[in-house]
Amino acid sequence: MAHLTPDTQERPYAQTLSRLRASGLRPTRQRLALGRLLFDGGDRHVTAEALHEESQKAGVSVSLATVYNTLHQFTEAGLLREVVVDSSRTYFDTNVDDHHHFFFEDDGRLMDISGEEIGIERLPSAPEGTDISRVDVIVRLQGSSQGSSGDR
Amino acid sequence: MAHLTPDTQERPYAQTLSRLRASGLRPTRQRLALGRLLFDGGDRHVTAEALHEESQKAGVSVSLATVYNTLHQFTEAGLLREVVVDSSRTYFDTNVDDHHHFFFEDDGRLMDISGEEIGIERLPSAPEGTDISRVDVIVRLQGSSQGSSGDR
DNA sequence: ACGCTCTTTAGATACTGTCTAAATTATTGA
DNA sequence: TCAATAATTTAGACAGTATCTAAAGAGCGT
Repeated sequence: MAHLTPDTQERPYAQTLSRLRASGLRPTRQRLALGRLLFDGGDRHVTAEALHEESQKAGVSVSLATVYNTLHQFTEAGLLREVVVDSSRTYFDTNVDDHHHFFFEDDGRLMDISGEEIGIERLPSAPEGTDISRVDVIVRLQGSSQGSSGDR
Repeated sequence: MAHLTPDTQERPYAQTLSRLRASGLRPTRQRLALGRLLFDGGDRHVTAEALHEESQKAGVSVSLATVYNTLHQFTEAGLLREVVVDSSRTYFDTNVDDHHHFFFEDDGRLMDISGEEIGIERLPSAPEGTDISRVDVIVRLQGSSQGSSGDR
């Protein structure tokens, strides 16, 4: 996880910058800011609303439409992955490696399950004329806080 | 026609009726009609909108709000299962046994994968203080029409 | 049939996400 | 550097799914 290069500290946008270039996306103020929030500092699961709020709080003015556009462009470019676990919200995952998810139904949080931690046996073959684009495993959890009473 | 049991032909609501009673839900005209559409004739995957349209076409007047209410009540009663595969629509599955799904991304169709057809190895244990409520496996498919080349 | 309670309903409301057209910004070539 | 071109951002309108409200209707035990 945390192997930040010195670059990340001195030129905070270097990482995002190169990713944008590689994807043919112009490095705009908005994309750089969102990219930094997303990619600096480990794996994250965000919703559009949450990222929008976060950017406001970070003092960067980005419209909600741009947050949606950017998330989709990043996904298209393979920088993000969409995770469908809740029919009312779309989550985007900065971890694009082969992996699965725990979903805390109580508070809507997601947690990665690495690809090695879980295995699928006897996967049926795709029906005639179709190809498997991805296999998602979602482990739904209940009772997120361990204790019954106190929170935190 | 098909191989409906005598019961189903002579007392078409018998099946739904007993399910409703068992769940403590009053057998109203609306619930009986929706139950019949859902449970007579094999496993189905429906959205609220689709079921609403279907009931209109069948000549039964049921409001959309009631369709939503009923689907949720049936789910609560264990008669249906919610399937989350698409962040914009909620699907309800009349098959409540342990099983998984193929999802045809092109046209939004679902197809069951029986519990035996697929297996999960090395399922990680639930994090402290949580319990696994369910494990969903979704096999996403592309290219639904059998032909290879011509689309549409 | 009476009365209590559950159920249904139309319409309002909420919310996530997309679209539009105009303004802004990045890039390219001279 | 500057203007021309093309990509990007934006506010606000719009669309779709789902929930809420409160008032009218229907089932059920007595």
